[in-house]
Amino acid sequence: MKENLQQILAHFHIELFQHDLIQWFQAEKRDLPWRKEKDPYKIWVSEVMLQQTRVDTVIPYFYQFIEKFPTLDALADAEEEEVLKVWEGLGYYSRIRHLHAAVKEVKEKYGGRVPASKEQFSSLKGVGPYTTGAVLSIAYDIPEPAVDGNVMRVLSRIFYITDDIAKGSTRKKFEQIVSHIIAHDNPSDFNQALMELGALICTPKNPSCLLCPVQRHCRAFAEGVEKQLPIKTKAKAPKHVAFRAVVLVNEEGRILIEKRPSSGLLANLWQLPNDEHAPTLNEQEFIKEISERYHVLIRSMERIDTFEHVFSHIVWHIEAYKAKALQLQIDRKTTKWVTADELKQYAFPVIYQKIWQAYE
DNA sequence: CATTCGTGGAA
DNA sequence: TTTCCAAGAAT
Repeated sequence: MKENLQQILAHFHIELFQHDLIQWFQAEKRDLPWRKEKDPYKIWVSEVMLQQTRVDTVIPYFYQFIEKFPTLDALADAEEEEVLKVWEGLGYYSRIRHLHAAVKEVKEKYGGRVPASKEQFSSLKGVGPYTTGAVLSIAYDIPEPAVDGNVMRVLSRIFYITDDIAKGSTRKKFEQIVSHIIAHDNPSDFNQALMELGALICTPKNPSCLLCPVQRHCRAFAEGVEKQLPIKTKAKAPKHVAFRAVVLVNEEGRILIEKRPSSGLLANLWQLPNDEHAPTLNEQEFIKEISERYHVLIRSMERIDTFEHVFSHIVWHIEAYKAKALQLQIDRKTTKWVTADELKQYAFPVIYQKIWQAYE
């Protein structure tokens, strides 16, 4: 914990480690779609998608996204509604809202070219310490550390570091280490190799140390403590919230949808009418709440199913209903009556997709 | 520094 | 089934 960089790196063979690591990476790296070319825009998109998201999940989204927005300018010129729809189901939606804003700024201020300056790139929305290092090193071969969860796990074991990687301050320690051991002649492969090693060999639970290309550099393996690292405190238990939602159908067979607020959970996505902000005790109160909030006259209502949806920090328990209603007011700013076909062009959270499917 | 932000897959 | 988590950033 208190040991300094000199002590951590004592007896560590930097050049040999770089060689072993990069040699392995070049031979064993996965053939991923964002590794086909060095377009800074595509590298950037992939890095944003990969934040807290598995490679297998990202791959189809990446293809779909690049097909729809092949260039930075194409994304900058797109409507947010269209951009959100392509991101639908991927989660952490502030990522795409920030990326969209950042790309617009790059188009305006830098002529559409992703800045290779650490100062300029890291100042863009949604671009933090990791993404800065990842894009600058992979796309521009600039020797900046790109410290993610993989890198902290791998280096915790290599150097037998027992700091809690759940704490924000710990990342800086690893960035210092990487700054001193990064291969200046190939920072792109070096950074990617650390992450690839974490994904394929130096895994969280049962690391494949016998197959590890840098086993001879690893202090944790030498001490037989690789499974006890890294140190990471548990996340607190999520809070449970229960409410109701309803598929409201008017006389024309149109369905009522509502745009969520521009900040907070699932920002700017669409949803079905619900009492999330004023949970009701019984069905009568629910009918009253929905009638007043959405300006409709409920003619009949019936529960169709119950759902549970788990977020990182919240668990939603939703009772889903279907109802026939008289439309007492035309569309407002945040609500629309749409046909089942039109519904498909709006971005919905997964939980509301499930409810819609249950209704159909 | 702690909390808020999704989702689906693996152990 | 439960737990943990996956190439983090903003607040």
